[in-house]
Amino acid sequence: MAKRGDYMVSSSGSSNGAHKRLLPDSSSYAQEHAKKRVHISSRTEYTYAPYHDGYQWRKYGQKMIRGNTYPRCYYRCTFHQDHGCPATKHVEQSNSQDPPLFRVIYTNEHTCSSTHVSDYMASSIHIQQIADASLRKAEMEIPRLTDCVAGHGLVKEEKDATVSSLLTVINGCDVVKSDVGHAALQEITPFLMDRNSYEAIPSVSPVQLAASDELKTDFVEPPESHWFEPLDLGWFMEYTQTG
DNA sequence: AGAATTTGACCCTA
DNA sequence: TAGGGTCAAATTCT
Repeated sequence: MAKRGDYMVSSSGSSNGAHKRLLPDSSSYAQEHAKKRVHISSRTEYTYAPYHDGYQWRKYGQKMIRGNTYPRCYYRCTFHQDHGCPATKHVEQSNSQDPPLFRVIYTNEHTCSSTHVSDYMASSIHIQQIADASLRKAEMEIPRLTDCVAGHGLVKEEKDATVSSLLTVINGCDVVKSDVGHAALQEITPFLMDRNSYEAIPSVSPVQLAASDELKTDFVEPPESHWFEPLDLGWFMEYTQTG
């Protein structure tokens, strides 16, 4: 990585002249880019909690991608500078459901001795609770929808299809479904009731979903699209507090 | 004040 | 040449 001292000042093309851009020496810059093209590994995951994957990330860019409804956010490992950790990830919202599902593309493995905690049980329980909350919320919304369109035929099949779609997602989650898991869930629930304590939960792994087209098309797109901040789990906190 | 994020320009690849 | 990925100054947050 070129250091600040390696850069030359050049005009950015901006008309006000106040915005100068530092450009690297061209040869070192080309070498750096050549290195970046060699990706060690890459994988895609779908998750409701794109930020809470046990690692610390720093956002370094955001961009609207052609054809996408939502922007793509670029993150790299917090220890990129300190330890030269090459891990990066791109996060983009893949639908406008509530909760929204995010597509996360991980590139390169962590080489830092980062903060990842493999507390699988805690992660799974947490994910299970999010999934359960999602389903219960959907089940509450559906009768309301039925009332709205009474006489206009929101038929049982549509309700079933919606629930089926949610179950497809939830069943795709690599979560704890045992009684043990639920018992442990009871124990951590008080923590989840407090937003500040929630932030202190050490590790939440991504929900492991098949990155298939079937999964994506199984969602029913609502008429309006809303973009959710990847960190926003407000809906979940509200739900756990009210019911 | 230092850390983190936002933003818009630049560079590279296809 | 368009689009995606990255950089770094400016801005916001803690």
